[in-house]
Amino acid sequence: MDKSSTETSTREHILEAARKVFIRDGFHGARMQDIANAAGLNKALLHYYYKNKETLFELVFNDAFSEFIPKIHSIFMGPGSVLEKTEAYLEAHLGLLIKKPDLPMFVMTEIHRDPERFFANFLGRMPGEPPFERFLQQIADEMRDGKIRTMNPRDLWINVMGMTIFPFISRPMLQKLTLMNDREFKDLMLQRKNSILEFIRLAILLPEKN
Amino acid sequence: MDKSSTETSTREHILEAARKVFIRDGFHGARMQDIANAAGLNKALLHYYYKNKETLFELVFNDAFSEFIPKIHSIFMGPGSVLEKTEAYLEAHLGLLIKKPDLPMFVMTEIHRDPERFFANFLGRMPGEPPFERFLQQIADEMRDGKIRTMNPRDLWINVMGMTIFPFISRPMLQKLTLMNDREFKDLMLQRKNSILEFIRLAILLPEKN
DNA sequence: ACTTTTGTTAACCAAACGGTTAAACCAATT
DNA sequence: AATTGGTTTAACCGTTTGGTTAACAAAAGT
Repeated sequence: MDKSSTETSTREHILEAARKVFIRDGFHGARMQDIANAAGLNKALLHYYYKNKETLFELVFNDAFSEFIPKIHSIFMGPGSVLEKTEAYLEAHLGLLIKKPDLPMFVMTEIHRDPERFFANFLGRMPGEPPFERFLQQIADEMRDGKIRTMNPRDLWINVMGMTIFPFISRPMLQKLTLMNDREFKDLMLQRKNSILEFIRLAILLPEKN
Repeated sequence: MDKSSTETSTREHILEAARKVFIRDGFHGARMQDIANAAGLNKALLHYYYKNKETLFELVFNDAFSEFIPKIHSIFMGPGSVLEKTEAYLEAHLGLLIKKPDLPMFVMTEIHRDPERFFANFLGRMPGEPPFERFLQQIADEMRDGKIRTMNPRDLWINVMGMTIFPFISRPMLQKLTLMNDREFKDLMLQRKNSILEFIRLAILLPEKN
């Protein structure tokens, strides 16, 4: 194994270990020693490859959005009706969350700790207009045109996100309350894609005028 | 001011300061010195009145449920249809959350950190059967009787909680995304009680058979 | 072969942290 | 006014934490 490959390998091992520990314990709960242990490496190596705890954290935090942001952007900036986009969002986001169920808690915790970082890293860098504004406008348009029931577009959007994301944030509570194991939780989430979509459809579609 | 009243006063000042700091920063982020500063008292007094950081935290954590639990219990164990109980829940919980918007993030963070504490403090002590099981059964019954649309009762319940609680957990993100200030957020939440109820009603009530 | 560069480690360091102590303070009792 | 006992404080202590250092190991270059 030559040098550059050991380098990248060790680098990545550290980043992976950091990801695991930061996502599990949060920035304040995470310990550099724990990350070193998780990687099976000496603690000094963390500082050899990365400046300090904050930079390591920042990489993990930004990575948490890397899969999500482009997907979301293409869905909402692309073509399709509100209901079609909602379905695509559910498919994409729920699929991602089932793969990485503890991402939302991590993200919310860290945005809560420092909202400015979130703003600086994602909203400042976003191409053009505020990301969801266009979609909210589309919702308003479809309401005006009688395609969907009239309500506050923001409310609709919060409902969709809440139903999608909340179970993952409250997972420990939910599993304790209903004595659900990880397998049962995953199954419940898998069937929710259709369940949520049907729920929304009924709540926003107007009865057909025959 | 006599002695016993200074005692309780100082005790409570400390607890209030601890509440503020723990809810803002979480257990791991909170510093005993910050609590002392917030109370305008010497740090040693925290240990004079309370054993250590953990006991102080535990009081704050348990208090976070003290208003919520009895309300919820009386609503769901009392009489009324699923829709009526849902309305009462929305009224009670949303009202509480508007008063204390940062409670959910605190509670979720700390349950995530130590799910066993939540289990030990609230589920172990609960009177009789698992708290939400009875309500889930009632939902199933009403579905069987054709009063509401058939779906997974757990899904319905997660949807209700998600729509209610999620905006408070994601508040910093939401406010950054939509450039909402605290006043606008509160107004949005105030109108959501009716909005969510209507949303649910449409999603679960069967069309009247005339 | 040997020199240089890169990777890895154990030992160490200063700051921050939760918690303790011993002395000072102060209101009530005598 | 002297004593008492709960209250408050500044100074201190041991441990943990993020981060550094100096020596060592292992490749890479010559």
